[in-house]
Amino acid sequence: MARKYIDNPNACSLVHTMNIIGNKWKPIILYLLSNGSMRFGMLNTLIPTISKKVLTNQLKELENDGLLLRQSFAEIPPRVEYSLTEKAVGLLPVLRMLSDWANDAYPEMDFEQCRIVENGKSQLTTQN
Amino acid sequence: MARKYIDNPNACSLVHTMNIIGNKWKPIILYLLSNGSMRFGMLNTLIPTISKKVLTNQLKELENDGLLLRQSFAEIPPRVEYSLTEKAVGLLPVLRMLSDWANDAYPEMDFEQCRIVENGKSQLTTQN
DNA sequence: GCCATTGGTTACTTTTTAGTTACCACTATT
DNA sequence: AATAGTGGTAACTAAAAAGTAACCAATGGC
Repeated sequence: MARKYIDNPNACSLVHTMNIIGNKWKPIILYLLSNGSMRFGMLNTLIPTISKKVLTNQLKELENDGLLLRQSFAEIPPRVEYSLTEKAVGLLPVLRMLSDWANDAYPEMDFEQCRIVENGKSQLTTQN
Repeated sequence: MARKYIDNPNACSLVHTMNIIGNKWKPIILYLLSNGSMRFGMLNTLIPTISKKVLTNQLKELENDGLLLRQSFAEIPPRVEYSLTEKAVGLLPVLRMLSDWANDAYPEMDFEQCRIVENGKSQLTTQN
């Protein structure tokens, strides 16, 4: 009788973390906010290949998971600022390690610039 | 004239790491192999909700990215053992941090058992 | 001679995720 | 009076990922 679940606590919390941040855009959103709050439009400029719809969506999910604070100002034109919560700040050293690991494990690669392309992968622009 | 790429080295290596391990199954596969090599069937037993097709696929991608070593033995029935490469071993502390973060950030949750369900999210079995 | 076993593959369908385009509200500027 | 600027939303389409079921090859055991 096969089990239908994973019964390892470390594996489960790992799975949980990946459910929250383990996709194409979220780590980079968190990383970009690590130096302070930022407006929606600025995020969209710094991640030029994301669509507004998807950016909105990712920001909403991060907010729901308690990683982002959204502040909307009653101005015209509207201004909305996103910033990291304490939870998210606790994740920054881990994001740093993830990025360090890539530099370490793939020393032949040049990570100066990259393009996040359609199929969910990224392209280093120096590889063109 | 908007840029069409991300020109931050830390962001790019982060994106690269997430391209390699940032999905539903890969971190858990790596975690399960952290104590030594394991056969295909055992992985499939320990991750009961993954399909053979997807498991095969994930293992292939991890092998291509240099994280797994695949050893096939000429026996009948066939035996194939998967183990971590040095690259992947370097990732283990990071995986540990990712799992620690979840325990820390969501102390109210019980990560004893979980089920990875259809829509890409996980369910804690104690929440049923 | 038939069945079980392992580690897949193939073809097909379903689900999920992402992209596109058009639109809105409100004000300031030209 | 038209236009630009911001932070979205809605409806629709396309693409990617995942699931399902059937099949295979070779040997050992019954």
